Amino acid sequence: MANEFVSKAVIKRLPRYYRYLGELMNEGVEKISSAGLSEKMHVTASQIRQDLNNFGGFGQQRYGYNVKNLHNEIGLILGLDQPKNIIIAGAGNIGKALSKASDFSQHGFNILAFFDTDPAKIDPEKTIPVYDMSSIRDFTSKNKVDIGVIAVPGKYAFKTAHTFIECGIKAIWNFALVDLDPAVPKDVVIESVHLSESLMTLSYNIKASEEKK
Amino acid sequence: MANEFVSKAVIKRLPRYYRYLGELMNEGVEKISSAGLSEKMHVTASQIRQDLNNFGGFGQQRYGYNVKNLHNEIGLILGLDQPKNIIIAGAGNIGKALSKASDFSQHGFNILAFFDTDPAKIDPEKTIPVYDMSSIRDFTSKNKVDIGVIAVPGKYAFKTAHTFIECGIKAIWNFALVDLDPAVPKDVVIESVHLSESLMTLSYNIKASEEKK
DNA sequence: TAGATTGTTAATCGATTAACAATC
DNA sequence: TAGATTGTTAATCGATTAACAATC
Repeated sequence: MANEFVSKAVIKRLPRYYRYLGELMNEGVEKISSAGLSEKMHVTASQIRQDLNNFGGFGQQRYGYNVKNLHNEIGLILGLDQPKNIIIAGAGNIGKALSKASDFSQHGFNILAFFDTDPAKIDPEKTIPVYDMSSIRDFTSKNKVDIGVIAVPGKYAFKTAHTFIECGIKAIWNFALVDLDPAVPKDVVIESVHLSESLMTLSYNIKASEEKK
Repeated sequence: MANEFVSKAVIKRLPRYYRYLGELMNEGVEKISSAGLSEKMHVTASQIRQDLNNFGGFGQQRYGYNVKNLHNEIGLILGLDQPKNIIIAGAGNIGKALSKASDFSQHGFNILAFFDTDPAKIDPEKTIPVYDMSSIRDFTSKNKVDIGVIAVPGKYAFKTAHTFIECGIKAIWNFALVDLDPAVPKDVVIESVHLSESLMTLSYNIKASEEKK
């Protein structure tokens, strides 16, 4: 690990490198050059080398990059070696969809429990138990929780975020259409998925594409 | 509408402007200056004026911007005045979650049907019917479909994309962890939501935040 | 060794911010 | 009218691409 601060643009590309290297690994490919990876990923070889060299020199002149080694190194950079415990606020459809996505658990993300306010949804006997929201403090005091997911309706998002923070949760994955960053202490990290905004971007591009004809 | 090509960075900010203006509208705010909006949104006033002026001069010196008018104009830019019909491939959890998100329908996005290959999931009698995947061509020939959603497991993503394209669908909202863009004709627009990558970015930031202490 | 390919510096490109003249 | 605030040009900043010396 070399540099102190790495630009957000670089960070957002790391999981994609990780994915392609994982695929190459599964195909039994042993080594790859930045030019080879460039062709596969449709980014410039220069960008790949620049990005990687934010974290260290993983390649070797003449040889290129060892696929398995680089995959592992990027995993370490992303912190995937440290399993993460997750709780989800909101046992609705989004929450359930997330809990069943197998690719999360494959990378060490373990969903421990749901929390909801709707008594009809509470069921501590499920594989992933659904507890009452009021028991979240008790739960977090007994279990190490790394990530809190906000999958509640928008109007409850801030309240949920504050509950998470009170419980000492330092990372929030937010699916509500609100901007939490300004409302949260500096040592709490937020990653938001704003589905409506993604859909609106698509809508814009539909129009732009039609006009181009 | 002024400029021909507007940068991707600007486009991605439009839905957020739209959202804040909608909120201001609901609060009964009549007008706002770029400085006022800047403070609310935590972006520079300069950026707001630059962004908006890609599409035209919506403001007025001395007065600022009329909230209702600007909200409407951005809606037009995003194409929200034209309702969009959507079908979802994959009646699993993600698909169901999307179908129940009320904020989509509020903005003119109508989900017409699901398509799935699992006989157990097929149910044409539901509010949003679930049809067999094989009937998709028939359906799209009888209904105008603007957006196809890929909510199937990753290994079926490309096949589904090609089916959509064969059916004349020009816009794909992709939730599978694959890169469709290079595999698709130029007149088909893709918007991808890569949840695993979002989660990995969060994981990186957790580590980075801990190291900063 | 010779040459392929990296790591890294330099050049370019694009996006953001600052400044200010235009104007309502 | 005077001055607040836009639209827009100019300056800065950052990210991407190109070039190339280092080296395995």
